[in-house]
Formats: sequence, C-alpha cells, structure tokens
Amino acid sequence: MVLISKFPYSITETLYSGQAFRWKKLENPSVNEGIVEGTRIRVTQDEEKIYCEFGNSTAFGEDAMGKYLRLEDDLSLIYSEMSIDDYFNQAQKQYNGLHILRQDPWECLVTFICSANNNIPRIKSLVTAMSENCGQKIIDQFGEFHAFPTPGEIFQFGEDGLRGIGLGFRAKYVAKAASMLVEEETDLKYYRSLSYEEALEKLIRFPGVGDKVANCVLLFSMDKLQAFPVDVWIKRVLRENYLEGNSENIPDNGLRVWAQNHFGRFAGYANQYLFHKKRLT
DNA sequence: ATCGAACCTCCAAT
DNA sequence: AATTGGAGGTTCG
Repeated sequence: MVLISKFPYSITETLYSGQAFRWKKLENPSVNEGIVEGTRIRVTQDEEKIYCEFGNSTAFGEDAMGKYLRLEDDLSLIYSEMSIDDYFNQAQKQYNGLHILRQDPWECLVTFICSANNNIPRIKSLVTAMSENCGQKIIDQFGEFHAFPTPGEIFQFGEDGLRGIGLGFRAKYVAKAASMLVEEETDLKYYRSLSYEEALEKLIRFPGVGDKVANCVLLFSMDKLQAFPVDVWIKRVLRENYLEGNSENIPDNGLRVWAQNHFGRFAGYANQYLFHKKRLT
C-alpha cells in the first residue's frame, strides 16, 4: 500500500525519535517493522512515497496508517510558527520531516510510565516483555507476534507478574493504572475529546504519572500538539539556549508553561525537534 | 508549598 | 572481578 505525503515526511526520524517503542529495522535496514493496534506493519520510504505492507488484513489499514503517521500535519505551517530563532532552525533543517505520531493512548501511557528513570533500550525491552507475556498472540504472513496488552490483560497479569519481567517500582503504577481503567470502564481514547487542561488533570490522577509523562501521552497519543514534556534534555536546551541566567529555580511545570507561551500552539513539535537534536549531540 | 532522597533493574564505566 | 553511578521521572517524607 502506498501513501503520499503532501508535506515533508521522514519515516526514519519519526519512528526512531523516542516517541514510539515497538519499531525496529529489519535485516534490510531500509525496512522498518512495527506493531500498531495489533497489526504488524512494514514500512519503507523513497523520495516521494511511503510504502506500507500489513502482516494481515484487519481494521487497521490505509486510513488508520495515515492517522497514525499524522500525515495531515502541515510541517511548513508548523515550522513557520516557530522558526524565529537559530537553534530551532538548525534542528528543523537537521531533522526535516520529523513528525509527531498519533499512538494508542493506553500503550502510550504505559510506555511512558515505564520511561521513569530508564533508558530507551530498556523501555523497548519492557514493552516487548509485557506484550509477549500477556498480550494477545497473533499469527500473520510473517510469523507470530504479540499485540500490546489491553488494560484487562495487564490487570490479570498483575503487579507481581510485571515485577517479574523487570518493571521494578513501575510495576505497581502500571498495575494500578490498569485496574483503574478496568474498574471505571474507561477507554483512554475518550480523553482525546477533552481540552488539554482537562485531559492533563485526568492523566495526573494515575500513579506514576506526573507533568512530564502526562504531556508525553497528550502529545503522542491525544492530539494535543501544545503539550510540552519537560525532561532533563529539554531542561538543558531551554537553559542553554532560551532562558536567562537563574532558571535553576523554576519548577518543571513552570518551564513547561513558559515554553508553551514561547512556542505557541505547536509547542509539542518544537519540543520534539529540540529534544531530538540535544539527545543526538 | 517546596526540596531532596529513594525507588527496581540493567549495564557501562571504574 | 566487584562496585558504583546513572538512565527521557514520580512519590514520599
């Protein structure tokens, strides 16, 4: 299946920019394989087109893929609202075509709870372990794989199960989040229809979710492009390039609000570029 | 309200 | 070879 982006799009920068954790390069490194919404997908890209091959035919098809990739985001417009400084301009040129993804909110929540005090390879291995231990096993034309587990499946697997596969102190948080959703019979996708502030407030209620993780979930899965996760890397960028001397004593959510005012309604896009640049330097 | 320490686990660097 | 420090944060005191 072929997708055409009207705007610059870089599949590689997007899939490996630290927002999604179930993508990998195959032996032929131009092929990227990932699992999205229980479907295995292989993606390649040339100058003008994005090629997708699905492991099996499900509800997840062309339309869903376009949404996942956020093909509709007009990067030229987004850049133009922010490219008022040298540092962002540099990042933008370096990673031209990097998009925010629209992921599943539940998977996104769990993976970013797992990101606390962790590094990317370990987050990936935890996501894989959770899937293989309690996610649904699926067979497709390429073989077998495991979908990311539902809240019910995680709930059933339990805190001890999660601890057993290496979640550590995060096991309690993930288990509790799952039980809350099962208990309340809520689908996190519903948060997409809320305002940024409302959804933020609701997300913070989950254990293991503070301002940073909540903003990641809002940005990468809930269509809130003004969300601005403040982590150690972004703090460094802001201090080194955007803020005056004594910014040390500004709390994280203070920095977040400052950045949202500074970068505007697409602040989350600025965040992703600045983060990516800082992380790879 | 604000601030530092503690938290599971895995590894890379002593 | 054993030990320490740190990793995209949050919670608890």
